[in-house]
Amino acid sequence: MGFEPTISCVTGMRFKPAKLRPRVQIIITQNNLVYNKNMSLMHKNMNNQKVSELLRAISAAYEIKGPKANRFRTVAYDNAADAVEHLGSEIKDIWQEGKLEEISGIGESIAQNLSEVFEKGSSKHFKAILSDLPPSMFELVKLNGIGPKRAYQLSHELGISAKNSIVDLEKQAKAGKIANLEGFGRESQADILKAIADYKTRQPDRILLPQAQKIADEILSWMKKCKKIDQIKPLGSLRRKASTVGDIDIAVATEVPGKVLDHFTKYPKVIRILEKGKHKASVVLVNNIQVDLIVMDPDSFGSLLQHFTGSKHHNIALRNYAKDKGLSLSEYGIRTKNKLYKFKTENDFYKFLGLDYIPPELREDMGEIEAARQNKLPSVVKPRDIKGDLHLHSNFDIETSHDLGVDSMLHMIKKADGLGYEYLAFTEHNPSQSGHSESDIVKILKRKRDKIMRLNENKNYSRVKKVFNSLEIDILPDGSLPVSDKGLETLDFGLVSIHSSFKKTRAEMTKRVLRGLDHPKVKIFAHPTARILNKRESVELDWEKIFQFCLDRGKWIEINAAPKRLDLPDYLVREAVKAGVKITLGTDAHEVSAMDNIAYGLAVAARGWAKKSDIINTRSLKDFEKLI
DNA sequence: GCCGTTTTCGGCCCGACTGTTTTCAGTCG
Repeated sequence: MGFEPTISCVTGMRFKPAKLRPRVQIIITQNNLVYNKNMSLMHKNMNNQKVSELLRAISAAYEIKGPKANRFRTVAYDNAADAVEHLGSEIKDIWQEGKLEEISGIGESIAQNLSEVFEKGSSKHFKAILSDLPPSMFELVKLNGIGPKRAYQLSHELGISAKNSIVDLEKQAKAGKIANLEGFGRESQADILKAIADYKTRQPDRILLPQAQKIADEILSWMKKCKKIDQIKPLGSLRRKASTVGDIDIAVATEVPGKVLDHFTKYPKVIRILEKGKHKASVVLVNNIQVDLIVMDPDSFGSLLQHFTGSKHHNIALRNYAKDKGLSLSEYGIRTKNKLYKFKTENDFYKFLGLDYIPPELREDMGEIEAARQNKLPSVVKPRDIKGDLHLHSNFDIETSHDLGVDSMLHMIKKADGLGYEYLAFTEHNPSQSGHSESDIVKILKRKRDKIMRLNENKNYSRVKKVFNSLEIDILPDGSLPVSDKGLETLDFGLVSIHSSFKKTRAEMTKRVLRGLDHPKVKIFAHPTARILNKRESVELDWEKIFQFCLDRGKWIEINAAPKRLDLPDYLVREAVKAGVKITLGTDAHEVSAMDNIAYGLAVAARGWAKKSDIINTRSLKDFEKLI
């Protein structure tokens, strides 16, 4: 994919001119079955996941129809599906803005057809491609080990029904019907039954980083019992510190791969071995998490780290880049015409290609290869660069309707001291409006201010020099704040955030947030998308407007480091930083131990290409005080 | 079907594992 991507706001996509043209509506019929609205691959109200599924279906259709002629078309549709899956905003919104073709991987043809789907509920061209394929096959490809061709063959030859396709397939397998099909056998039939069992118990969500880390740590301590291991390292999206992780990837350097793989598949939490060869094995654990392990000769461990860390798109881009130089990359090393160069470290691998070392967090094919070539990669911000935590909840009873923290201010200050911070800010939720008059609220806030003043007077910590009196203030549905000017006057500065009415339109939500940010005491927009990973979608906002407002008015945007939030998300951090908007890091800790989560916030900052200078709380106390 | 500071035409990453095969196709990451 590309160099020098010009990423436009909101979506993380390259800029290309857009031309769109809608057409007509079609209803799909197949095997005497009419797709109803829920089952259809196409209807007017498609979300990103549905569009992605549709594009994969078209890809599969091309693969079946003419593998040779359509091989690259298949890849193109797959790439488009990937692109849609990883979009930061709803594709329907992008369509409404006429910007479909700005998405890298979506060109004139796909954009035109998607427009037709959004407008009419179907596309003539897509419909034609899908028309002679059994609908059930698009369900069957969701099974592990079943791709387009087998799915087609199964659906076609067994007459799998469009409704309950997988249940139907299971019946046929149990009846022994699959073993008789050409190209299948008893083993395949048994594998399909296992794949169906896996499918039924499959964890629907990707897991959060700390959970993935814990699972990986447990496997690592099991693997370390095997004495034949030189080095072992978790890779994949866990190493890239993506906000969620699908499966766990582990690399091992060893001289005796067989012994290591045997030990791995004997891990007590393994419930099923998906595959096991000479170089790698895949297993499913009791919690239905898949773990892939690859072994490699220690001399080539560097190239394995590179290969298995990914991302897929980074590797493809890197291999294309190398290909132009007459080189071929793989997990074994770098091949020229007549020689294989091996690498013990990733650093040497990238160096051989004429590139700076690319930190794992940046390996997403977002321009990092070209930046590495020009020595223009941002350097990753380290924990020791952070001088204070700007989002903390103590147990000081502020009579809020939201949750209080569980630990005392003093306890949290001591923790901050241990982390080497110079300052911190207590940002309990605002006192509730119900049951409190305006003057009650001011009284409570003064009580808190006095408490913090006393803490600042009686300092007996070695590093922390100042405690700031702040507050996390709800942005009410109309954009007003539940604290009066008099109340806000007690603060050093305020955070604002959304905790209700998440479903407003983009325009309404943007207006609401801008109003909430308007007050001069308000400095930070906290957990700005309000998403909770796996639980709640992001709110819709016009980020260009938000960023511009922040720039004009000297407001900052938070990266909330709580693992369930990681909000602002990485792709929006990238946009914010490009726009020149300053970022703050806060853990939103409600207990002392959660203050360590700052590391997750730093990962988001790195993935968003934020430099030290982009992050407000890398400033010394003196500089920070000037800013507020 | 998509894409481009070597290209608007001519390319499109690379390899492991499995089952059903007698040398490979399909699937996956």
